[in-house]
Amino acid sequence: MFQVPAKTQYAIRALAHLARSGGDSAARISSAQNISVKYLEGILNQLKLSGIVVSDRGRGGGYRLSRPASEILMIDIVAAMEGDLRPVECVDDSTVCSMEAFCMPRRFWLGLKDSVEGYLKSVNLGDLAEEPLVTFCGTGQKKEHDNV
Amino acid sequence: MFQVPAKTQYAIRALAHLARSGGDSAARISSAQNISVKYLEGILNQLKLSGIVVSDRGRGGGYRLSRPASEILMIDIVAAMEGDLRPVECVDDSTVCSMEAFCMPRRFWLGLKDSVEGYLKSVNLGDLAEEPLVTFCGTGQKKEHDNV
DNA sequence: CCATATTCCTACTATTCCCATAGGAATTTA
DNA sequence: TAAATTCCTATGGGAATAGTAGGAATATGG
Repeated sequence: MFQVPAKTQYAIRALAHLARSGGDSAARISSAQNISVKYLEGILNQLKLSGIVVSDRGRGGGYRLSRPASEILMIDIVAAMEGDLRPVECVDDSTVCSMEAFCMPRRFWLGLKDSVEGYLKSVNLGDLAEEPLVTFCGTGQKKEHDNV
Repeated sequence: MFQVPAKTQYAIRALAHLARSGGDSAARISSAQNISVKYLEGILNQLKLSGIVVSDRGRGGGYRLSRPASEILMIDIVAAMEGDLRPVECVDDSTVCSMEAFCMPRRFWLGLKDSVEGYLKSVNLGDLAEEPLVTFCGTGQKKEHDNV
């Protein structure tokens, strides 16, 4: 389990960029962060639907955070990109299995979920964005893009 | 991130079965746990290569745990099936990125990794196997198999 | 010694998910 | 009205996942 998808990593970098710049267009985020423009557009749109960013269309438009970076928890970002954390189906759908309460595997997975959620709630975007260095590190990118 | 693959869930169920039965053949584990026989064979072989189970070939053979269930940590099982935990590339390969020490995203992912590893080290197979009910729950299985 | 039960090995396939790419429509502003 | 921008939909290649299939190698019990 548990490779973080490129999409989520891009989202975090794009949001850190917005936190530091105060707002920017997809094209400029793309070239600053070395992420394919078209792919990034979809990511930003997804973040918008989740209420994490707001956008202005047309010339001079772009994206901004919808609230202070310190109020955006890392778990909000992960949830926006990937939906709720669910290591196995039955953790949030008890109808999958009739044994709910007494099922030890389920309790085990539930504990794992709690552990991860706890961590992701303990860090916010401001923590990441205030650092002097927010690099390309940790993207899983294999090659350079043209960002055209 | 972080759906647990069926393979890992099967491995855990198979091992819990072995812990409770004291040893069994792939065919019997398969029918008891409702896992496709041929697929299970591959899983058990992988667990053998990692030293978690031992096997006896030929008639009357089968698989057994290589050590007491209480000495098999859940992280051993996960590592056997999926390799080391690595949410993003750079967490264990600092050459991916030149910023290592000061890269905030990297520190963030590293913290997540520690959190998950800590949990997986805190639970052992005995904890799961000693429970009265170890069911099919949490497999992501969509349909029944024939287990022929 | 031989039928049978078992692990072990290799190759194949179907499906799903991931990571984009592509083209253009809609919108806003200078 | 041209340019910059978001927004929408469709397509495709590659990798991983989940499983199938067939049979070789090995050991045991009768």
